[in-house]
Amino acid sequence: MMEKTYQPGQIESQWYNYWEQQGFFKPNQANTNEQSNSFCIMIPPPNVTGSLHMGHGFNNAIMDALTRYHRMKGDNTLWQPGTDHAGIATQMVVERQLAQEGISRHDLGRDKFLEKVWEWKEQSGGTITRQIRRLGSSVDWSRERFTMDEGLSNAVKEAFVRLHEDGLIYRGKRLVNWDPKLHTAISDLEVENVDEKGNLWHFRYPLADGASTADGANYLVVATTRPETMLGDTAVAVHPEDERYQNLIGKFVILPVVNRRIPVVADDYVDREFGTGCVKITPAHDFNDYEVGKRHQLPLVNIFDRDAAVLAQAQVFNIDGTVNNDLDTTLPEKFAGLDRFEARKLIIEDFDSQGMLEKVDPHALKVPRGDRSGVIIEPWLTDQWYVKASAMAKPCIDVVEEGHIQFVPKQYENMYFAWMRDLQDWCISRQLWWGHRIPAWYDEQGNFYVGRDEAEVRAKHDLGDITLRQDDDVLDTWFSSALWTFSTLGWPEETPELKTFHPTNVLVTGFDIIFFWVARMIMMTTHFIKNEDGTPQVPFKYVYVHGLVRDSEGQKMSKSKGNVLDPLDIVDGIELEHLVQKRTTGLMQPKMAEQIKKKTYAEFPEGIASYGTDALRFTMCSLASTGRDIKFDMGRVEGFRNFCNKIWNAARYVLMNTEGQDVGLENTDVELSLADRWIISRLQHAEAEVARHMDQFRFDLASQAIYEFIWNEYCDWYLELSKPVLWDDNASDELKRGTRRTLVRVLETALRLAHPIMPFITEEIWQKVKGLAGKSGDTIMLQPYPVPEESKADEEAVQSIEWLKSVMLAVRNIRGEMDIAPGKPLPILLAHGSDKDRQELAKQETVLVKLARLESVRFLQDGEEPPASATQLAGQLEVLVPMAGLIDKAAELARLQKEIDKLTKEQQRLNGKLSNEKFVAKAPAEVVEKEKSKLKEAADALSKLQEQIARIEAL
RNA sequence: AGGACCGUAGCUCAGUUGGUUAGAGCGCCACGUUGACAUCGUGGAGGUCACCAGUUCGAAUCUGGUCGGUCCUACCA
Repeated sequence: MMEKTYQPGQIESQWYNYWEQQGFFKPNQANTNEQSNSFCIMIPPPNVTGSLHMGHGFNNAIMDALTRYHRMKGDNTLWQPGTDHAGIATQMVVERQLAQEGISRHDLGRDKFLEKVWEWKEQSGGTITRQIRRLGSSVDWSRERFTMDEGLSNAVKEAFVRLHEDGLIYRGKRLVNWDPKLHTAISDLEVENVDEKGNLWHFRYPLADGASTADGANYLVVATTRPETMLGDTAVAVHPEDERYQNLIGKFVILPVVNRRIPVVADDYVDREFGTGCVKITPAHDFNDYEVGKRHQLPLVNIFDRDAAVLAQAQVFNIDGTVNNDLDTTLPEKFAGLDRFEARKLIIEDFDSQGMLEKVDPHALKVPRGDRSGVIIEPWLTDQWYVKASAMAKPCIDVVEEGHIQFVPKQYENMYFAWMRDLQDWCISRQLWWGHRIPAWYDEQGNFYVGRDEAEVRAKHDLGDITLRQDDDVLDTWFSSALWTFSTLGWPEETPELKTFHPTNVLVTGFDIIFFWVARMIMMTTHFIKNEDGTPQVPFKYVYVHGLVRDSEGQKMSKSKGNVLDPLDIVDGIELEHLVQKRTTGLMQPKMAEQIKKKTYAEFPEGIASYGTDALRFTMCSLASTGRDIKFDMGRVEGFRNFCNKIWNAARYVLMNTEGQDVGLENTDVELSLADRWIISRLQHAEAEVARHMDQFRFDLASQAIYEFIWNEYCDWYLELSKPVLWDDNASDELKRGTRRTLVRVLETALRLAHPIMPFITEEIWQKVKGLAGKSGDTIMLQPYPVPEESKADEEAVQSIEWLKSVMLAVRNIRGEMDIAPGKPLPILLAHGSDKDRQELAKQETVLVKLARLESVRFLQDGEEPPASATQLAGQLEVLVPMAGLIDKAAELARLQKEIDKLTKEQQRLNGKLSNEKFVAKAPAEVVEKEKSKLKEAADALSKLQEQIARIEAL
């Protein structure tokens, strides 16, 4: 016996274990055959030591819906899971743990530290995969991968070596985004430009050699937001056409504080309108200045160490990276070792005390901050490894332009093209320990050799047994992620998996990661993987781009705001106190705790109820409309939890009426009622709709179609229509058999239809009804997905049931508005009916009487004067409920008047339209006809209602 | 500065190529438990589709502009 309400908790984990143990998630399951298409999704690998957030919940709901849909359709389906080593993030966590014991990674040394990281990975690495299981994701765990697995590490080495051989990886001394806290370079993408308030300091730089400006001053004024970098200035730039400074171009100024002679150069990078029109040029500490330096062959003066503190001695390079021995490297002693912001203060003081500080203006600026560390990024001159990305862009653009990869929604292609067309080289080396070590070795002279391992390098370059040292750096995490779709399938080996499943079909990901990941996957794949005809292969055919999951107020969910929701807390429920505790522990700013507590109390006064995975997944799918951000609404979850309960109870009803009874399995002599034929017809329609929407990635519309079919058609109407048959002692066995059979088979099909979105409840019920529906099998997840059959569409039945519904609606409306008890049997009369109406009544009178709770129903005879009645129109048909003792005259008049007002407006609108000659002349004939018939209907209805109102008034 | 997206019921959102009486869920109001479900049923109220102009016989839908919101990219010495 089924529980009276759906209890998801008891059911979900049980089925998941069963599916996993039976190996149902693996490719090539029962339903597939030789001709099957392959279907493959690679999971975007979450951080191995991370935990689930709402984005994962959303992501997984979509991917699993797609995976289960295609598996049921008979495709050879693989959804492959895995995790990412997440270089910086993971290393930071472990370093923080060490810091609590008062040790740094340097105290431990590289090997010991890495042991610690691996320990942490083993210890916490299972969390996220356990959580993914809880979401019902049907991934093939036997093929789970980790970006630092041996196989993937080999792929990384191979890719690096090949790219180097192809001249697409190089090492160079360049300005990079340096994180002075984490002591590593990061890529452009890892820098966030934050709006902050700052100042624009105006400094006087004295002119050398007695020169003076047009208005007679013996100095230039430069404006800067970063005074401290002036120690590294090697020029002052003005605009080539700036009249104010024409005579100074090619002259020199004396750089204050350090007393260096630096030239005044002309460069159209300078904006004449901004500041004073004079720009200090610091090629070693600013990206724009670096470019100016290149154009004017200026030396680079590096003044910072890796902490962004001032060096005792500057390091001076020529623009090509070679050491410059001409320039004095002395820096004023008092700055040595000072942090960049301390140095700034001192410099400003210096200028000020010498009367060289002209003015200070407040100035809003974008400050580059590391997305992990949050500290201000310093452009810094270092040796790094780069991928020559610009040389790889062409095929990446082509494959999208030619439609081999399609973005959904399409507008993201523009963003992608824009980025690809202006691609900067990608700095791939990181000064971290946790990651793939760069496969390059140095000899003692500093020459480097790239190879798969040390032995290969020695052999290839005939190095004998000279001392070699491997590069200390590791690769950007995204380098390994970029190989994800094919490295996980065995590349560089030519494995059967690679052949079968690559290119994969769909990548499901957030827009925020298009550049980080999507673009780079396309870059690597088109370079390394070729189709049989030699053209570049793509990593996936579709990119489904979704938005961010935000909280109910549209705020980004973040730990610091204390508004994060754990999807599993929605699945399992959580007590208020526990939720508050989760949200307030480990805060960066503990003082926020009180505020977070208050907000949480206000939003979830009762904590969060347990809604179950299916309700959560259904919510995610129905919120998944075209690529925009999602405001997460707990009300929706509740609504869909109720939907689960609705399905559950519909199943209870079906089982009560079919279990142990003749459902037409042996005796196939059945008669289908109009209702049976109708629901079967509607089912075909729903199947077509759902498939159409699934194929177009419209999970919101697919889930809506499922919801409407099950609730509004199957439950609201069909189950009700089945009652008069099943409870009618006079109904024939054939008819009852037909109804029972339809009841259970439509349910069984609807379960399959819904399974990709709600896997658990559908499995649980399916197991109970499969036999009754004449199905066998170990699981619903390997049953065929429903396919609509044209032959089952039944227009006649649809029209009949529509007729029945409209008459019932008319009766219900009168009952509702006239406050007549739902159970009170009514004697109703029908008037103005067509032959069709008479036929329908003849066919469906029994059902109508029972469902509408009628005492009687009949047509008025010709010439028969109707009694005083409440009236409602059902199309042309007039439904009369005699008033005797039931109906209040005033109320009925008001009700009729309301109808009349509505119709009058409609009539006026239509009249206006049809009396417009242009409309009649220009609109397509069918549209005109449609409007004409609408007008006629409105006029007919109006006259009937007016007659009626006159009759009532006369009482 | 360039670009993208958004503005539809109190709230969260649908509305495919212009032709509906503009829809759903939640919330709201009223009524209702005899046999699947109160996590329910029935009925109802609620919208100048941000604003302005244009194209069109016809605009929530197309075009241009205004206002408001979100985001991305670049840059601001």
